[in-house]
Amino acid sequence: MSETQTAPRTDRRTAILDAAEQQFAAHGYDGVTLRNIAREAGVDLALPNYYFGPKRDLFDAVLMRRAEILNAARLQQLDDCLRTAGSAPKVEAIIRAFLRPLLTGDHVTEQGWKNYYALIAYVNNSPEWGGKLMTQFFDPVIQKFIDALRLAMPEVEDRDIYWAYHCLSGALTLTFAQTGRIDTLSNGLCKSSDLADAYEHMVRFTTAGFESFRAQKKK
Amino acid sequence: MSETQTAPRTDRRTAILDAAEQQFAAHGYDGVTLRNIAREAGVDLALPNYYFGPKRDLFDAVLMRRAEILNAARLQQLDDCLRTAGSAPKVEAIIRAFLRPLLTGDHVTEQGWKNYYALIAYVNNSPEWGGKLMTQFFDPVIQKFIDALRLAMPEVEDRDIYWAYHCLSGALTLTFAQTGRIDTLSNGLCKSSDLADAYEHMVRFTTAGFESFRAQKKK
DNA sequence: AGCCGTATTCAACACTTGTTGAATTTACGT
DNA sequence: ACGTAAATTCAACAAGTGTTGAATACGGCT
Repeated sequence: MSETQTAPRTDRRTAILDAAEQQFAAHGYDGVTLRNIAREAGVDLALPNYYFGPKRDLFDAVLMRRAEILNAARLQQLDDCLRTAGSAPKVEAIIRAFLRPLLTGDHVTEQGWKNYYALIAYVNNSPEWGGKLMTQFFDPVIQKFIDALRLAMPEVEDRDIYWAYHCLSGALTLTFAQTGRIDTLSNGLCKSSDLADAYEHMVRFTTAGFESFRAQKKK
Repeated sequence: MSETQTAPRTDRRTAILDAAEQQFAAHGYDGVTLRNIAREAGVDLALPNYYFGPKRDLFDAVLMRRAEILNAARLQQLDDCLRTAGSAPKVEAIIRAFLRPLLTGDHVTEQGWKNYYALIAYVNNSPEWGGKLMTQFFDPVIQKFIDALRLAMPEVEDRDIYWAYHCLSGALTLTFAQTGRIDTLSNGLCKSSDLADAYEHMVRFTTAGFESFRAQKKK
């Protein structure tokens, strides 16, 4: 009763972005048609093309919109963490700075952000775009986190740090995907929609994972 | 010079499965056309439908083909692990039984298996099928691994075990995706195609992650 | 009011999609 | 060699695809 009319008539542009975000997240790039997006956004078929050009450019626009917000929030958290910790930051603090802007706070309850996260999961696991797009949008920030981790555990080899980050990134990506798989697997004990719960468990799990590389190399 | 003729004329059926596997893994379900698959398999457009019925059934057939092989290998490893360890299995041994059949051995060098893994990554992160398909194909086996983990760390709550498995599954999924992201991120130090290397790092990381839940609940 | 640039609609284009039924070829037991 | 069922090809269908140019409506300016 409020959905159809709440976006009165102004800013069809963001209505298109929202609809595209939701559709792309749910069905992937090729699983979505422009007619689909237009219908969901309540606009004419030709309008997406008018604003964003071809379909592929619309997809990029959706990705870019929130990427900058996330990057800024993450950098802010990392700066705070490094400033208070000086030259010896704790691994757990860095991981929290990495995950907190994504999984805690008011915005995670908004459906738009959940859609965006699912879209990120889709992109990150797609061999077609996973490499290029994620690198393009997020790697500069991630490199700073890697640097911080190196500072936190200087005795650990770079290779181990990168593989550990790989594990962290995978766990985060699956959390984003929101497939509801852990719900059925755990018989309802865990809810994939409960990002705060996921946050606490991921912090604990991945912190221990990183720390484990402090010991000597091979068994 | 050998590709076009090596599959002489017999078993067009598996040629179609192979081509579909590779194409679906590379571009997703909707990103692939039957004409694409037929051309890649070197068969007529109508043949996939003749053998497998509609497109969706072909997709399921591709998924099913290797799922049973993996499930059998995993159960075998888990049985060995539990038999030698008696009633007190070690977490690391269980995780190795979980990952070894996937990431080590001769078959991982075959392109067919790599394609299948990428396809699994695609399915597992797709909100559309992630829940249902993975549950259908792999959950019975995974439940047995969860049981073994419960046996290995009886003082840990079920919720923590499921979330930890979630992290393990995410790391594995990203490994399967083979996006080459860790390659560029690490400047070539790590290779996403080196599954043996990924195996060792994942075992260490996730074992520590599971063990971390042995301590008291909250900080 | 009248004008003009922007926003929006409409209709249609050329092309690709999955699927199918009829026609043709192949393989094989008799 | 013949006949039969399976395997394979061919051609075509109806439906849906992204994109676009012309036509219309809108909103703010003098």
